[in-house]
Amino acid sequence: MTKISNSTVRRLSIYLRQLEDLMDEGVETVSSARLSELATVKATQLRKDLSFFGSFGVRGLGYSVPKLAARIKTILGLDREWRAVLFGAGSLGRALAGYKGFERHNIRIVGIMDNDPHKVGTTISGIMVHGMDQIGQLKEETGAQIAILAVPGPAARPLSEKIVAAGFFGIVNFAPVRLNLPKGMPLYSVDLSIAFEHVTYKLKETDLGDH
Amino acid sequence: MTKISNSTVRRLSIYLRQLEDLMDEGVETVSSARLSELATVKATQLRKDLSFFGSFGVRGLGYSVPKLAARIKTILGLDREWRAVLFGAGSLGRALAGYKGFERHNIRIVGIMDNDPHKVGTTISGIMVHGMDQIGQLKEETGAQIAILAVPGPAARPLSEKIVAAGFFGIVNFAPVRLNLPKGMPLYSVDLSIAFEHVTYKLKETDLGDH
DNA sequence: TTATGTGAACCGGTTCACAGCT
DNA sequence: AGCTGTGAACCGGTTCACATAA
Repeated sequence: MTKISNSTVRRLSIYLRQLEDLMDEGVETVSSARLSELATVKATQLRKDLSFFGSFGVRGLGYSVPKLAARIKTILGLDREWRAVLFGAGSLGRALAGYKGFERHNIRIVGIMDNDPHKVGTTISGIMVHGMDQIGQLKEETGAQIAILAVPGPAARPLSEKIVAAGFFGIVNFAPVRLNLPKGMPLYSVDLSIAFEHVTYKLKETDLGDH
Repeated sequence: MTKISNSTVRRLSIYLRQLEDLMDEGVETVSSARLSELATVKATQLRKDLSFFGSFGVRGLGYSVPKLAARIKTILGLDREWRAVLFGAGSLGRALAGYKGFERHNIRIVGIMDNDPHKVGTTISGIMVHGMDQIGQLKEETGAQIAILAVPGPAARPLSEKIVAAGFFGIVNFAPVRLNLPKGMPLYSVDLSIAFEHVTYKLKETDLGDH
């Protein structure tokens, strides 16, 4: 199989969400033209993306909405259950603990870890909070594969090393830090600075907001 | 000035953060080799990115850390104050209201809007919560340019239209929805599904996490 | 000698044009 | 006839090679 670009993977997520919206509306079939419009990409882009994984459509007709959704779920690995540990029980951690999307992604949060002794032993959104020193044990007991980092910036880098040592396979990072993981280890960083600075740059560039 | 790619803007944010870390450490000068290493990009990439905006370095020596940081701040529009309204006082909205980075970005949250009458009139992180019907008035009174969307998916699209109508210039969107804004209007979407599905895809691809 | 700045070459992702099914 | 699937062309972003300056 040829190498799939990150852009293609990102768009698959977008297609999947649009397909699920269409399913909610009871739509059975969709053309690449329509689906690409919903995803705000070109129709050829959508077909090319799918072509890397097979041919899921019917020429002259389009794609079966539920079937294509199921195929993309499988491609993205959402057809199996994942277990994740959430690091950090601050305001962001608490927000993530209540995130409804985990169910859709088949991700189960098996534990939350925090340094604050006052939080250890409590539950957040029904999930137990453990002390950071329990990392190895929790990993062993639950077989969690994914670490979600929602700790303050300075804590993130040292913690990421412990996470690697504990045997986690991938990290979703919300801390404003550049992580150096072993080559090939799956990492996705959600960076609020990039988000806000993107918008302030564009606003400045277009001379909007000058009042 | 030639068109700057989104990738370049994104990397400028990354360079800026590394420069600020270096300033905290008291480092005065940095080479493109060292800074690019911290940013995990190629040194030529860094120099090319900067070259679009001018020449800020000294040949044979490197870059002045505080001066380059100041230049990038100016480029990204962080040298002026921005005002933003936060939409949605759920768990994500509350987490964002307490986000420390706004100060660094010179972004001031001038108000929070929510539909829940129980929340209206209260304050979150010292910021007043208003009813959604106050959108036009709040925009007028504060001159806010940026809207931050932290509402549930189904509410996001109709709300985005009201935001456009009210005269906001840019949106940072946290709702899991594809927004259709007027062409050219600055938008950045933070999409948790893409983040988690990126990692599950990579884990599945590399056959890690098979236990 | 060291490190920046940049035109040119390169490469990979996007788009086109059209063949291939139904 | 209609819409998918895909090799080829295209284009823009990345990397290279090296001129330039301290």
